[in-house]
Amino acid sequence: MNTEPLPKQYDRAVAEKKWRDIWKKEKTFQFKNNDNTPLYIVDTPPPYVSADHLHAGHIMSYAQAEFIVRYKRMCGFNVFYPMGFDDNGLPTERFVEKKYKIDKSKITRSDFIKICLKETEIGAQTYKNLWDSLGISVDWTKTYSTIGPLATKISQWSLLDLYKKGALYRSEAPVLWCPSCKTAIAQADLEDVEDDSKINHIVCSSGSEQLTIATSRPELLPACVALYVNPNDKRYKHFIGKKAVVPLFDYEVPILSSEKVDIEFGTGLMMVCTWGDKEDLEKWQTDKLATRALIREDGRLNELGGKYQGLKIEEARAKIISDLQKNGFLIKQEDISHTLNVHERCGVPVEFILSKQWFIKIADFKDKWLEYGKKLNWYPKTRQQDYDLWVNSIKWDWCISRQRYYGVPFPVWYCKNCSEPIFASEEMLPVNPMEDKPPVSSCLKCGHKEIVPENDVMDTWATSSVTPLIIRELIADEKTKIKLFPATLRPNAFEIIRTWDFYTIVKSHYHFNNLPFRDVMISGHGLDEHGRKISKRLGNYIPSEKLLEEYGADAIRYWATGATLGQNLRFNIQEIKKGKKTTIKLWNVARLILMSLEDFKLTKVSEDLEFADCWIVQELNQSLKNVSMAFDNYSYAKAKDEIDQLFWSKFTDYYLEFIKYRLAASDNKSKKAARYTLTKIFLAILKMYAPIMPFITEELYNLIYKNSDGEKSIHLSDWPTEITIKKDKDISDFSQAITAIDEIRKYKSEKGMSLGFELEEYKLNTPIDKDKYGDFIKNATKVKILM
RNA sequence: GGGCGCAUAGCUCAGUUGGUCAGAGCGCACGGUUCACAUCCGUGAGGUCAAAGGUUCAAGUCCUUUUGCGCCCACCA
Repeated sequence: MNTEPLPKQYDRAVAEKKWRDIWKKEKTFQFKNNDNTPLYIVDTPPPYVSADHLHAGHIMSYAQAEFIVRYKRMCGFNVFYPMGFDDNGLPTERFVEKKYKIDKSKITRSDFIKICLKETEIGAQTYKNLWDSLGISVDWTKTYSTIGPLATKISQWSLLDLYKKGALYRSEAPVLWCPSCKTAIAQADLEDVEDDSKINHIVCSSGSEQLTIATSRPELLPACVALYVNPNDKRYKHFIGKKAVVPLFDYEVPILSSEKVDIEFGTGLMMVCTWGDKEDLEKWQTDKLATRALIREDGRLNELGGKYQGLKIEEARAKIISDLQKNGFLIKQEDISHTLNVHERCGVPVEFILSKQWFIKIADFKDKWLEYGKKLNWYPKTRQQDYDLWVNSIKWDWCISRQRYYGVPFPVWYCKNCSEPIFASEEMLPVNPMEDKPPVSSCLKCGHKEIVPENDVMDTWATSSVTPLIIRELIADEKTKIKLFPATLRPNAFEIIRTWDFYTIVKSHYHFNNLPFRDVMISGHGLDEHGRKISKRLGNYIPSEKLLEEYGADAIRYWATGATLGQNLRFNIQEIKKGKKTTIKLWNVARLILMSLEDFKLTKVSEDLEFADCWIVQELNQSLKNVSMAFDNYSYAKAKDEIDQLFWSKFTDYYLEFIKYRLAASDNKSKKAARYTLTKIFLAILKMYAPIMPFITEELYNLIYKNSDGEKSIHLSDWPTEITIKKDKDISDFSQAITAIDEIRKYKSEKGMSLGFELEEYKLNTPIDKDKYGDFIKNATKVKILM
């Protein structure tokens, strides 16, 4: 045991840098293949590298999973903690387009991909630097990129396997389409947005009579294929089966009936188009309506739009309204507020467009998905509802093809003649059909020789949904690899339950009939101090580098520990300061300990413990139990509270004050027992704080305990166990002694005396066993005579 | 419109199965400390636990209703 005195101040910046370097050099957190140790596998969310403004929220979300990782490592698990970077897909493309002001029609596909790759490298490095500063104990020799060859290979294999199993199909159908990103998207990519709009009342004629339709989307008039009325609506009953003329466009559409038309809504007359919304789609399918597809892939009107052809949706709307008005068709406008489905990546309202896409079957197996959801361990339990709610609201199969550039290519070619898909063989993966040769020279179905590649790329989630498979491929050893699936823990924020978690479950089901992970730990978001979302636009955040520089990793991690599972956490500078104070306090306790140790040697003897010693041991044992239980349930916030209480209130405020007189005494049994207890308890406290504040605890462990505890890193040392003591001392009434000490402290405080002031005599009101605790109380409070 | 969550001291939040739960930290006031403490310690003030009703011997803690906030879903004619 080291007993060199410590410098007066803890140099946080130096210590954190030192330990980062040592951990790196010593490969402290590197995964070791080991047959005997139980595994703990973390399937960490690969961050989108397209974030150039890292803040407390980013720190929080990754620190939270890391508390658990460090705890599990100390508990003896062989922790597998790789890190990925999600660098493919739409988010990255949009980021690059925006940053470099790129018009994708004026750049080649390969040039664009080059810029994306370059940008993702920068982004990955930014994240890596942050995680490194934070002390995220990832095994940096085990990383992957979702655009890299490994992820590409696994994602492509996944599709081949799904196709074999009949879960993947290609079909031409109306799909959700983002006119801004110019690609098909999936239902999970939708977001709701409140929108103020107008309902336009438009007259049209049916024979000699006039009808009024109400629509918020008059630009879809040239796509109108039918009008619907409720069969019970007396006003319109006689129109059923007749025809109406579409104003401005002068063509006839049938008037049909449907119970689903709300008599009260609008004018009670519904205009059905190709395809304005889900209702249109449904009517089109069930009633086999004509098709008048109007919206082009770029969100402009096609030739059906007549003189409005080529206009953007909003432009066409304005122009058509104005023309309706001019011609006397528009009789009224009403303000309405409704929710629009927009694409979550760009906020642009989505359209339905007829298109040929690849789909994974999900809509018909809701029961299956719900069953898996039930089998998962959700932390917190209540977040399972988010999952269930999503599954129940699924309407369509998962569209996984994207008409974009920067993503994993489909391992598919087509026969130019009969469109038969030709899949790559497994040995060919990873494959890029746009560059690589197809596995056959002619179509197996029709014998045609012209084979063309698939140009689409996969939905970014098509790759993310196989991360549990990707991470196990990072290990070469076959025997170990097989044990790395399913993962133990999937930590992620609640908004990607319906995407990342759900899709991963779907894939895992099709591939292995198994859950992809055992536990899901759901975190919330970091908010600003007022509870608002942190955003670049609002500028309501301190950049992460600045935070780290000013307060240090331990202090910020301390704040992040405060989040309740599944709940958002407000930024709170006071908590960060409290964290910093905790590191300083730990440092000072270490100084006190080392000052009083001199040539003391830690022994295993514990028979001479006194009442106060037994008391703090008992408190420690109780806290230890609570802390372990909290960590086991992923309740790091509760764990932190518990350790704080033990350390600040019980250990420093009471115990250290209780034993100062014994430490100052000349060498004797009592001093030895105090030193023994002091060092034992402090070691346990350091270890309990270690998952939360890895730097200060590592520093002090190495300064004091390295030789006696026997590990080169506290993070590789064992989680503390209960301290056993001989049961010859009954301390069940020790709280009375504490009450008595409180009473004397209060007396001194009220009299304006210092707590160290020596009182000649004091008349105690608290009833205590004077024979038992009298001497202790007198010594601990500096009272000569206790009455 | 449907579902879920939240509402506890000035601020940020803890409060397992109903009975020392009315708490912590920060902030504030007063005092003391500088031989562990870029401080720290002690003491203190502050809340009818959103509102109303109910169940119970007993309710922040269970039930009903109301209000406010947040999230998700639906309606988009």
